[in-house]
Amino acid sequence: MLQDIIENNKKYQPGLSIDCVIFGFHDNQLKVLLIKVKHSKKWSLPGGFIPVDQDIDTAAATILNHRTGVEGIFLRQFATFGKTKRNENHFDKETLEKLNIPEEKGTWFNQRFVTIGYYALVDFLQIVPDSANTHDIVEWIDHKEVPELILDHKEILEKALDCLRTELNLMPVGYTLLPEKFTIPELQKLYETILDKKLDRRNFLRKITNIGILKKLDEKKNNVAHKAPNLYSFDKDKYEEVLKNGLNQGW
Amino acid sequence: MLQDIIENNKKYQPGLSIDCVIFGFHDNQLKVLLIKVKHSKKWSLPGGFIPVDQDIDTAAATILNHRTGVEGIFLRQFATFGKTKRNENHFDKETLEKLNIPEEKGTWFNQRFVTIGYYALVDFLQIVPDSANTHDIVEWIDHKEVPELILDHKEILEKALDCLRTELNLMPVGYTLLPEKFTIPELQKLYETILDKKLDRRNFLRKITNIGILKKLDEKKNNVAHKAPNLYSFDKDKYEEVLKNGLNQGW
DNA sequence: TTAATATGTGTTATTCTGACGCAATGTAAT
DNA sequence: ATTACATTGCGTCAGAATAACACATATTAA
Repeated sequence: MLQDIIENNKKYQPGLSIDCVIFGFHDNQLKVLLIKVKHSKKWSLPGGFIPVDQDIDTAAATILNHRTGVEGIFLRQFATFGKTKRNENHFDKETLEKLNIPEEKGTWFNQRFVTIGYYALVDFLQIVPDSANTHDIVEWIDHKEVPELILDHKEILEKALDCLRTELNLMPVGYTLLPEKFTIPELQKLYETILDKKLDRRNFLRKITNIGILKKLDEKKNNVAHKAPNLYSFDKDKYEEVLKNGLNQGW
Repeated sequence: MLQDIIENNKKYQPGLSIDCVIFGFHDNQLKVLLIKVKHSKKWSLPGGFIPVDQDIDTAAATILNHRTGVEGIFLRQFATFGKTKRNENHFDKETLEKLNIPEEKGTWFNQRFVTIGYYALVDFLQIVPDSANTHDIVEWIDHKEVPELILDHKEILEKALDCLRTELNLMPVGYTLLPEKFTIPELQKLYETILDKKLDRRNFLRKITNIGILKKLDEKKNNVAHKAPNLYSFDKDKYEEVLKNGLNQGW
């Protein structure tokens, strides 16, 4: 990819990039898929550039697919970042040398990049970080333990989480984050983790079932400590309908 | 501006622009500030390009200020648009000739442009469309009577309105759209116009006053038909507080 | 067998919402 | 002047939604 860009500047939209905040849920933790590029000490959000002949939404889906292997996943553009100094000194002389980028080609990287942020909600278990494939280290990291990131990626991540929290009040969330069959307590943990606050079990159950997007299965989760909780799945039709119409009208 | 870009490509971020949806409220109508460029039959959203040494938010504020003369106004980035063909054929050979742009310079305009959408809420009465100043025709147009627009500007406008409607449920709106003193019925009309639906007078009053952002003034509106309504103003401190914390928690 | 933990279901008081009644104020028509 | 009409201000009431909490059940660990 990098090599392609160095050799074929013209194929990519100049000064513009995409960064993806890929959320997963596992072990009651909200995880973020981060990568560490060769020669870099800091982690970063998976991102990429935009072919001039590709819609930006398509480019984002491509990047997501490239990193996770999944397709057709929930992906949402949430904000665009363009502070003048956001990528200043990122590709300095030393870095360019390390990466074997000739200096005259390096100017392409040294312009100010505006980056479009997308966040994705994926099923943790379906994604196996495949470091070998991309020559980068790819890892799921608990969002509470995200280390220092390059550039303004921490700010981008925070903003994504912020948007996700807001969206939680406007639409149902979980379909793409949980496995097909799940329990109400699991769903509640997801909500609690995203919102970073405790919710009342009984009130949560009532509210979430009232939305009408859940199907109670005639099946209990097994191999669990304590009382076996019932399994549920999403009623996809109803789910899509609510996604379209929103949850609370407000006015 | 156009001349500056033609001569100094390098000063501007290539392939990237900003478009502003400027909302105002007057005569019980939600108005949008539109412009018509010389040589164009279609109207368009006021927009501009991004100096490489300017934050995108700053660039948006500059564009807004350039068109309206106002500063420090509510301005929010809401989405970024980047379909491949969105500005295809916009600066075709004929147009370039009309605008006196040499063909080799015209290539700058013919790349795919990604545009960042901002919407602004301004006090209608404070803005006098000044066509003379910009050589373009600038006009307030009722959002229900917006004619055909260039490129995907209609889509951008729709999306802005959509976001505004959603935001209405998350935060108070009106501070920058109404004059300092206003009546509850006026505020209600604003809400009804944005949402495009009727609200119950009495329930609206209860709900809006419960938010705690209004100050009832010891003054009535005069020169009105029928019973004179009371005047209110926003309690700016409380307003800002609610803006920060949001309206409905939901969960 | 008992303690501890987590799930499933129900209750109650309070608040919020939607739908509507009615008196007060001011304009316009007769 | 009197009446009809439109608009505002304030209030009521039933039903829905919400927050806080009680109790029974299932399962494991001591």
